[in-house]
Amino acid sequence: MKKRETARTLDLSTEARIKQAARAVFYRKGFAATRTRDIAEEAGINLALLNYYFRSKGKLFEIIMLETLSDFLANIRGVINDESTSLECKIEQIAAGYIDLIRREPEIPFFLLSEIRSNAGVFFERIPIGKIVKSSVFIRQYREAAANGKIAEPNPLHFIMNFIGMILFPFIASPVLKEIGSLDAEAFDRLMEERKKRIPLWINSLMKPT
Amino acid sequence: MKKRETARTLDLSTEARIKQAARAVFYRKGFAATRTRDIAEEAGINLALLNYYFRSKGKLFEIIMLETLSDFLANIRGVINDESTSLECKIEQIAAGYIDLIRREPEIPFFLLSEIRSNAGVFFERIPIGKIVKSSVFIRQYREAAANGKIAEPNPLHFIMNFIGMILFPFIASPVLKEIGSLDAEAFDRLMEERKKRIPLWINSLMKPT
DNA sequence: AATAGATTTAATCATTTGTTTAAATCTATT
DNA sequence: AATAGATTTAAACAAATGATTAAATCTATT
Repeated sequence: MKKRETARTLDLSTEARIKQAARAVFYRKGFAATRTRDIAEEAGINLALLNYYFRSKGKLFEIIMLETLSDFLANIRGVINDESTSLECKIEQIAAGYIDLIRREPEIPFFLLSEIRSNAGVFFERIPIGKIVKSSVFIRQYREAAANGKIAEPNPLHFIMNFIGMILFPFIASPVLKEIGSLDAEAFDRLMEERKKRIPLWINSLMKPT
Repeated sequence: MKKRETARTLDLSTEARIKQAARAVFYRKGFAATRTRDIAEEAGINLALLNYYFRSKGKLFEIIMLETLSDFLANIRGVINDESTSLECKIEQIAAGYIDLIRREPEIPFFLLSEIRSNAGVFFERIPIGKIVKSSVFIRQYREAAANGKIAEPNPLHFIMNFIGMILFPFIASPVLKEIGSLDAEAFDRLMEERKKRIPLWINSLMKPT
């Protein structure tokens, strides 16, 4: 039952191919709609190998989900607690960092939201996203700026909805937006690249007191 | 096989209960993750009745989807082609109209995006959303305003991403936002109510040329 | 009340799908 | 080359799930 600890195993060829295929299919179809046979086919492996290497569909999914979340959170954790950067700077870093990350894997935002939605309880027990955000330097700086009259909107939640929404919504709604704009994947990607620079500008003008 | 055309049938009690239950479950879990037995249980009916009234899970889903889309589009079609209202007025109407609609059924945006994503081809053949938007009075007015220097951003797609994103994203990401803000359903709803007024203001300041 | 047709139920069917098993094949070590 | 253990395969199992069937029950009409 145990995997052998040899060169053949260490190069992870089969195991890695299964994970890669699982990631692609889970991202595209979500947990409920993907069949283990989909993953096996995408990976070009015998169906039984999935269970040989990962025990079950659920275990494999959990691994993919944790890795995905880890990448996703790693990106933000460093930025939002940096005492040495200003609010404006953080906004630029977050917009650019997230858009770059997601451009490489455009299905991640929808995937994460979809699975969080069907399993919110378990999720927030493991990843205390509320604590992380509320106790961040970023939020402290936001409140200070609002108190000093530099920002009109006192509720950081409205700000988060607008800011993160501007970043994520285009990816979440990409099929509709591509249809509306008659965009192919490349043209869409160019638009997202543009937004890296423009979102901070828009956010800036939107937050300023009139 | 045919349903009887009598008082008992016309009050639609059983058929309507199945549809209502199907709507609730499909909205919550999506097509792939809902089992016909879920719907039967939610409706308090025998499983066979679902097929008696609607032939199949797929047919029932299609009905729910068409009704949902119809409500969703009805809301916007009238507004965006009204020659008698200004761009600013349309923005206010769309924000208020959509937020009110979605507050009553907060799962609709995610549901629609989720199912469009897994079936984009079929979807856009039936509902030419691209045509509807591109040929709308709204887009014409937007282009005019951009040409006259009243609006800084010339690409209406960026505008749509920002505007519709501000409206829909909070609902799409509501589990995360509730967690971050420690909000119960009622507090979340109050925030959405606030946004009806504020989104037009934000959009206004964001679009203005500097 | 009797009848015909609509509605409902319990049981079953057939397929899909996650998982397991037992045998075959491959690989490193002796 | 022989062996032991890791990897892979084909086949099958068991549970879940969409759908159907045949009988029972209800309802309107006569």
